[in-house]
Amino acid sequence: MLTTLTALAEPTRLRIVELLQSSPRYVGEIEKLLVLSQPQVSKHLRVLREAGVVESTVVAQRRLYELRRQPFQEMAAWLEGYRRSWEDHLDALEAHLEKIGDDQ
Amino acid sequence: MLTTLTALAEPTRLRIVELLQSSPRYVGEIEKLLVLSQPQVSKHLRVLREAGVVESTVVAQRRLYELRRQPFQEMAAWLEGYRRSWEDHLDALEAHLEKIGDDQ
DNA sequence: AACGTATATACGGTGCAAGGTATATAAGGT
DNA sequence: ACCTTATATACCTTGCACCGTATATACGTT
Repeated sequence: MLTTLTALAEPTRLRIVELLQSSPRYVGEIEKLLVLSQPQVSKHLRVLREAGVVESTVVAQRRLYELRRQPFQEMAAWLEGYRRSWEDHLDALEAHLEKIGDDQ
Repeated sequence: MLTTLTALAEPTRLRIVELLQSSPRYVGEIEKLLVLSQPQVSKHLRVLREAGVVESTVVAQRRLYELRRQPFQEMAAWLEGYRRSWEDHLDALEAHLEKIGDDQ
């Protein structure tokens, strides 16, 4: 979780990820669409790749980058735990209120 | 989204958040349970508070910190967009395969 | 083989975020 | 009033992450 969060918690990288949501892109495309320097793009993609957020496939001398599902699924699952705990607390609250109601 | 991610993308803060998932806690409790210095806890809580991840209520000379739902709901909604785009791509692939099937 | 294109990496510089120590603030207890 | 407890903040230091520039690598084209 931490690695994924760290990878996404950087403005430029988040922009890259948001771009890749619509479709896979080559490094040069990302560079031009987001107006970044080429090394900047490569380095951010490296971080994203090492965090498992993206993967690349070689196409001639270019590399096509796309998102991996796993980290997003994991984040969703992680959040699910928080959603559930609130639900539980609400359930407990409701139960409590009901009990109070019974007493009156 | 970025502010939430930035707030969570720090090991100690993530630990604090995970601790607060189970129940609200006072600063001193966090300090002892996670074996941190008191200023460290206060400063991380400040970041979390300013990012809207936690909120505090004053109880005598102590402060009770608890998670806010909003950022987690927002993250879940954000992830939903990614889930949907993969679904859509899969749908497109299925449609394509079906079409191929029709042609044969 | 030579050149151009696409991408990765190495290296140096810089700013910012995190930690530690000391201190301020505020509320309780005696 | 005084002392203790609880938390926040100020100040300083340090490490690390990001940026820019230069260069390496690899593939394609002629």
